[in-house]
Amino acid sequence: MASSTPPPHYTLTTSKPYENHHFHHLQNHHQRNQRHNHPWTSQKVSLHRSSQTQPTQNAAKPPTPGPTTTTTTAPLSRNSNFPSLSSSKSELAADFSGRRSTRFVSKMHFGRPKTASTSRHTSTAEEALQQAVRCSGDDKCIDNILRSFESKLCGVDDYTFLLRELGNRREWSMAIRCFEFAIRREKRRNELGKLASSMISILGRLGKVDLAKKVFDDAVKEGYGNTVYAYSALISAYAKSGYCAEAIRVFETMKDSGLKPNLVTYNALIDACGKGGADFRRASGIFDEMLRNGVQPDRITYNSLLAVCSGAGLWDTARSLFSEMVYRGIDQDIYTYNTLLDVACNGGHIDVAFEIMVEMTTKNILPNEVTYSTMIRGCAKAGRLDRALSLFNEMKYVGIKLDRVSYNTLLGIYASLGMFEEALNVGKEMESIGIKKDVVTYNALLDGFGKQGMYDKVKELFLEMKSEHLLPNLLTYSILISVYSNGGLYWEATVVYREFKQQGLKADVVFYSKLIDALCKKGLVESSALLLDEMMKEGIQPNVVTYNSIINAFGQSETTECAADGESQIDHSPLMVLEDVAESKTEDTEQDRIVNIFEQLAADKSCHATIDTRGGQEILCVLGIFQKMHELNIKPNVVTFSAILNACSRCSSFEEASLLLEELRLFDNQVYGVARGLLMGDRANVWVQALSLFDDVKQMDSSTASAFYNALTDMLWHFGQKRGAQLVVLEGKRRHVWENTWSDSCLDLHLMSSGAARAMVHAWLLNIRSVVFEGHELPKLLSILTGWGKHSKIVGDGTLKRAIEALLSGMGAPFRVAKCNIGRFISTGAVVAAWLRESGTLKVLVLQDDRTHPPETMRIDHVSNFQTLPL
DNA sequence: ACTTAGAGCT
Repeated sequence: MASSTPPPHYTLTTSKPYENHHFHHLQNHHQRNQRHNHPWTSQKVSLHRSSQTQPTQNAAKPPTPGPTTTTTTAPLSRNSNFPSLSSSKSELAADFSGRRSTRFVSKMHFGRPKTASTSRHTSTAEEALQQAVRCSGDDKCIDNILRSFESKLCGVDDYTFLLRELGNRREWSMAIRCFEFAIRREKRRNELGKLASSMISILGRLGKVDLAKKVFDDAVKEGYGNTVYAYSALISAYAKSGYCAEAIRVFETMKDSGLKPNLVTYNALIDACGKGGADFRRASGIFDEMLRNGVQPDRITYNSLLAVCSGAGLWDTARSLFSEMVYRGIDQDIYTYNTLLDVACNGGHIDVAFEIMVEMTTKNILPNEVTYSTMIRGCAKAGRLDRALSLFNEMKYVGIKLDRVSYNTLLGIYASLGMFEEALNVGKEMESIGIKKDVVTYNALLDGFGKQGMYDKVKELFLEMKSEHLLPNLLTYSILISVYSNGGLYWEATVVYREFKQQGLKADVVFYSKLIDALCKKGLVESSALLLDEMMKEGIQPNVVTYNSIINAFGQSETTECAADGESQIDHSPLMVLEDVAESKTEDTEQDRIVNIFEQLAADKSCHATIDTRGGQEILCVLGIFQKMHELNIKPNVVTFSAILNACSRCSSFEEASLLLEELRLFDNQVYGVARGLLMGDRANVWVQALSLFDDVKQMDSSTASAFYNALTDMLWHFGQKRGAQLVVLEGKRRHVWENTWSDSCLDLHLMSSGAARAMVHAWLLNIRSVVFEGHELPKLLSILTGWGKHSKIVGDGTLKRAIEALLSGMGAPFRVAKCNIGRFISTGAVVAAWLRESGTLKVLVLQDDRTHPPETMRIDHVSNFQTLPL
């Protein structure tokens, strides 16, 4: 059976110093190659419209802080030798700054077998511990126990043992009492220092970073806290709570006070970058610094760097790091592999992930429950439920016990798919083996039921979790509020929001983004703008996800918001509303503004004005959003590009679309070049760049990639570039962007946008036609699947089906809706073959570009200006 | 005495 705690693999680093020169040579070579493969990446223009003085490829990067990372002449500088790791390739990934819910959950020291050399406590300490855990909840009790054992407890080792074990049992307040008891009885500074750094570490693991800081400050004040151990522990404590900036500040303070950071300090700091969602360059800079200071990285250093890649979605960087590790002779361990798998899965490279899993097994690093739940999540994310489930079976088969996370992962998959019976059964199974449902379990259920609009079930579950004495967390409230907003149940949303505030919880960027997205999806752009403003007032920086949601809202407003107080607002363009809000007088600071927004929505719900008063002004609102993104230096990602392309598809005029495309140009010249080239019918010249762009997109996870193809095709189709649309779709098919969509008997369109699907239908029928004309027989039954619309990223219910229905009947294609499945069009092979043989059929199948929007017109309008701008 | 992996946003 695979052990969850394999024996440590000691690093060989120190005994295998590598050759710097060789190493550098390799990296430079590597870098040059990458540049060569991506000629366009060096043409990126500045993100700042005003400053065209910085046309370098780094202009789009946020400035890297600190003197250590900017000008590096040191021989080992990662900055000058590793830019290929972070900057040349995955521009499309940008910073998702993704965070994990586990970031506050500390991994305790449970089950870590203490080796004989490390267990220096006495059996008296164990006895004291037994008594202490028995009086859980009564803090004073620990004092009595300690007093009764005092004479027999043997020095600091016994006390640190007690602290650690109390920490493992989450008894932080008992641990603090124990700590205070111990320091009162200790005089030696060194021993006091041990107690303090242990205590800081324990509080850090429990997410009690403020308490950790207090212990640290007191220890410094009393003269025993100024040690590298205490500092490292504090840095780690901030890391575990996701406070990267704080961790770095502590690090600076440490250096100022004359202490020399050691390997552990640097490792903790790099870890802070990963957990705090920092740029890879930040971590990379720290790595440089440690090398410059003669501290050799070890396995944990690399594992932590890999974790940074995981957060930033840098699959290629992760691979390079892994090779670098091998090159330096640093052994990999289960952490290395699990983290690498995480990056692979996040990037949608599920097949590579399976290969890696085999590789680790051959190296005798056996997959554990973490490996499996990582892989399972990856499969589910890639839409491969079958593989996910077979991994669960495999897990049972090889004797790895499912733990809390594994169960929650499985339950979450079912819940997210609306398979509630299965989800609830998983819940029962986990409880049957003694794992109680926790907040994560309930969050998954609430989200799943909520997404299906089962509000009664949501209410019931929320009550149930409270009756189980589970404390709802930020995510719970975020889910509930978004679910209710999505359903238009603003009154319920208000109630939940009030409760959330009452609990003293503070919203974060994910909370706001989710809510903004919910409102955007309902076409409530103005309310979203209010929320955006509110979050910034709260000091929470919106990120690219936040902005993508707002861009997505462009042109999607189905209902116009009513003016709140009947008067002036009707005349306001959304842009003006944005400005108004920014300067708004805060008369009622007492009232929560989010509550205001909800109450307004709840009151307005009944009065849907059907006339869209925005007209062409909405474009100004969206342009304003882009302006803000530039100002805040928020890097767009591939989702942003898809959103812009989709917005173009919703434009009624070419001119509007040109304004949006101009924004695309300012963001990314490569994507712009391809989109514009294809739109102009300039396929011959732009196709090489298009292929290179598609290579980059393929790095993304499958749904992100297909969304991009969908968006690009839709835009081309919308503006009559149907052959270009078809070319893109076929390229997507060739690259398996939409899974297996195509056979002689069946065309599955359910993951495609309507433009992509239509272009695909033409291509498929042409293909079938050539089968017929080659003299082969068609399958008995032919079917075209459109699904129900719920999988599609941009198409609402039934839109795809209607589009295909219209297309087929327009062509006179003899397909009919299947009786048993309204998402399927069917026909018999014989009937279709007869139709394909008709003389007029070929003409309707071959796509022609629609010249209602001749490219000439466009060249006059805007495009000529684009070309004269300096790049 | 201090350090590393899996469950939340488009």
